[in-house]
Amino acid sequence: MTGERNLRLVEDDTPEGYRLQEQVGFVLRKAHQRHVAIFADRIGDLTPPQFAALAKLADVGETSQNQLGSLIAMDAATVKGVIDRLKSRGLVALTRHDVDKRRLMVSLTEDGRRTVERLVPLAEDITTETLRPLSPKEAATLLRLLSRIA
Amino acid sequence: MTGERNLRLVEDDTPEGYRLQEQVGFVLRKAHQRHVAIFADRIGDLTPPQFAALAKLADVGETSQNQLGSLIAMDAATVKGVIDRLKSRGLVALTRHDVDKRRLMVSLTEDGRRTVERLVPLAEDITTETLRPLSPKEAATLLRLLSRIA
DNA sequence: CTGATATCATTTGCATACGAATGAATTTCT
DNA sequence: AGAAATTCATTCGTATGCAAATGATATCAG
Repeated sequence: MTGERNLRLVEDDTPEGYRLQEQVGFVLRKAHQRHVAIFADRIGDLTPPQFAALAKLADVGETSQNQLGSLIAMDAATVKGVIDRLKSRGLVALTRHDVDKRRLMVSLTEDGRRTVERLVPLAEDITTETLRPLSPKEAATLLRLLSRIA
Repeated sequence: MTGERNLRLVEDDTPEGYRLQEQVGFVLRKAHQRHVAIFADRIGDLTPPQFAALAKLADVGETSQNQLGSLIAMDAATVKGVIDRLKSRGLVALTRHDVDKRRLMVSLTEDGRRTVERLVPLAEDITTETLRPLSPKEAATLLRLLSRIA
């Protein structure tokens, strides 16, 4: 008969009823931050988006800038900046498409290819380090669920 | 006796042996992007970091700028920009700490408090929408695992 | 008390990230 | 063919996000 009072006490425990720390968005942002920090620690002279562009180019070969962007989940404005910086470092080369003169074709230079090959093992270490708090089975679960909301 | 050849064929399926799309970092970035897009769709005039600052202030009351930053996982430089923009909108007020004159104390204005109260239900909708592809049990699992790597 | 340290905040520089507007080239429709 | 719609890329503006340097204030050690 006094259950009501106890319930009230529990509810009042958190005035707002909204716990920022438990929201997906907040945890997602923090997990991403930690990953980027680990990445910067292991691969100091390249950012995750820059590496993603190089790795994808190694995978698919020459593509247009926008196409590459859609492959690595970057809009046109963002991918342009990334490619510009890779070009100024001599890791990618840019040419106009022969037939469709709107398209800017992007490809790896020899230096770019060597760089990808050198960094892939480090990238694998970064993945391992990011997932270190989890067991292999948990890591697989996380990846699967994350993919579904991505 | 021909098993070797088949194995080779499977391995050659992916030349690089490194699948960007399956790396935590990449999926984390994409999931975060989707969440931010959903947020922008529902709460157009405030960003997730800005809302996080307001929600945390509603929770803990007045704090110093740096302290608030550590509560919502932002470094000093980042939190400054966020607070500046909230101040210019009249959602937070800034005062110098009486004793320790280095500290910049941040608190919600009345407008800020009303804004948080108005937005919390929308923020809950955003969480729901972000997790929509998952069952409740899966969502709980994701949140738990994500917290551990965050 | 004073010199060395530490803390809080600010500023600068660089790198994503995205919406919106624009220009150039291509494709589609009629 | 010619007009309308589409696509590719660029530019601008705004907002995180972090490292590094700086200035102001506080604290600590001797």
